[in-house]
Amino acid sequence: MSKNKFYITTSIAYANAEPHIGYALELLQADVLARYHRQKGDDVFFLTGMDEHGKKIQQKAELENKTPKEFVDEISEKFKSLAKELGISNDSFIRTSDEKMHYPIVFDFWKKFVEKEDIYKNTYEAFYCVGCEAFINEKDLKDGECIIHKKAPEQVSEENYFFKFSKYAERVKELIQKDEIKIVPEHRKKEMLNLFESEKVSDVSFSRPKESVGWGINVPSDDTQKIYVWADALTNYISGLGGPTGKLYEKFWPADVHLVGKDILRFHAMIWPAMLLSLELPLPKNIYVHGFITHEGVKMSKSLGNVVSPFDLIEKYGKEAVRYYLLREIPSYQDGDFSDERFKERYGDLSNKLGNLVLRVSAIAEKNKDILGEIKISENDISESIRNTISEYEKNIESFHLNVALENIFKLIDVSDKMVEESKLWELPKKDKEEFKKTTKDLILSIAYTAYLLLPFLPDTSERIFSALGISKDKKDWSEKPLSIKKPEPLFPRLD
RNA sequence: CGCGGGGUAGAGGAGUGGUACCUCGGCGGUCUCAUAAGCCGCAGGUCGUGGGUUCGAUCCCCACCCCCGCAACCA
Repeated sequence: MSKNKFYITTSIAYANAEPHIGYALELLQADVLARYHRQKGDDVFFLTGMDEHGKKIQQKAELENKTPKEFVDEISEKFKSLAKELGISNDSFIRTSDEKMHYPIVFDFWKKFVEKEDIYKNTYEAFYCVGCEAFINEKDLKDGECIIHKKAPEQVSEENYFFKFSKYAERVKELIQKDEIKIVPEHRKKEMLNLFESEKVSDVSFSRPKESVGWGINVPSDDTQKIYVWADALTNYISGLGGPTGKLYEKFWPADVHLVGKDILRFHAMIWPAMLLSLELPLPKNIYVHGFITHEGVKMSKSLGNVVSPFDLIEKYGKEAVRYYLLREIPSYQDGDFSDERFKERYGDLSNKLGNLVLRVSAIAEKNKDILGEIKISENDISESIRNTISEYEKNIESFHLNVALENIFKLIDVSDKMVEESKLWELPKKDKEEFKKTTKDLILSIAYTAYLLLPFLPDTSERIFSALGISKDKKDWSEKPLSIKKPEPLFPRLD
């Protein structure tokens, strides 16, 4: 069997603030998919990174008396440590301020756009509201005044380079329609197709005057202009592979999955494919779109002061529990909610179900190891319930229903618990030694599969279960070595 | 305005033209291997509103009400 390759990316986080629990979710979802494919034996490349240019960062840095570079260096360290604390298995971390990795590819792409005559200079007329410190749409004006600041905006005209999105829009739409770029879930695809119907096929601004945005990559051969976010940030997916001439690119491009938040789908579904068409490069296969997390039903925002820090959560509950909550409780592609109360309820799955099962079965097995003698397990012996769990689980992971895949695993844990109960496993050593051996073996096999399926989600826990059973995570080894079961410390101590 | 999704037990979610289901929570019972965990059972819903199609609708059709998303550089 030839090895498949699997290239997955997260969106790159905008470096204007500390890591957010929503970004933790995106990292985790991507991590599960990456680990799942590695376990299947695929050749995986998992990229994440930071978007570090732009006006907001420039302003933030000024506020803190730092250069933009100093500022983003600090922030990106925090994002890196978040990935580390969450146990994210990314293979690389690209930063758009990386002059060696990223800049040359952006320049390169820009020049190609110019060669294809897909870039042109134009004057951009817009309303600028001093109160908002931003351009505002004509639609958002009421009686010619900004709704928020009740002031007439200034009419500003600005020179920008534009990218001929309109030239490619029809083709991109078709690709989305035919699922050649597959947008998951379906309703997001409909939203995008609908966007093409409206007047949104106009060309997009790809640069800003230097005075307007000073922190960014220069437009080649015009140092009065800086490259604007899309031409800069989206390019990370290829610069992160070392550009279109590198070995990694050759092996991994096109991306199998771009994982993005619903807020930036349109850029990934519209502008990015159009850029690739212009560059004559292959297109990503799938775009998975996740939702946002509310905090007790309320949108998290700095002004409300209800932002949940992923670091605090990890410190309080541990990495594995945080992974479990976010992946289980937040539907992969809808919005979800975080609450402390709910977190504690969910934690019960880990301590009372998973941890308890492993402990009770291994305790009985260890105590009666002379009756059990030398036992081995084999994947050929799997029961109907294990078989069903596996097929449901795989189906759900591959359709980006990660929360449901976790649910599948916990159903299997229930089955095991009932098996202990119904067989009265603890009485069997005295009553029926053969039955005891057989039931224990079945149970251990079921637990081994639980750990196996859990591996992409809770890698450390999975590891601890295997070590309690005395086997490796590699299924091929299972029938080779006899088990050596040792009662572990509780996997997830009660919270209280 | 438009396009899309949705309104099902206290909460969160499945579901089907014909006994309405799962998880969490609540209540009661039970075992004792285990982290006072587990297992069993109970309570609780006129399946948004009003019409229609049908022998029969939560499920199909129509109208309406409400919520949410997209439309807009909020992870």
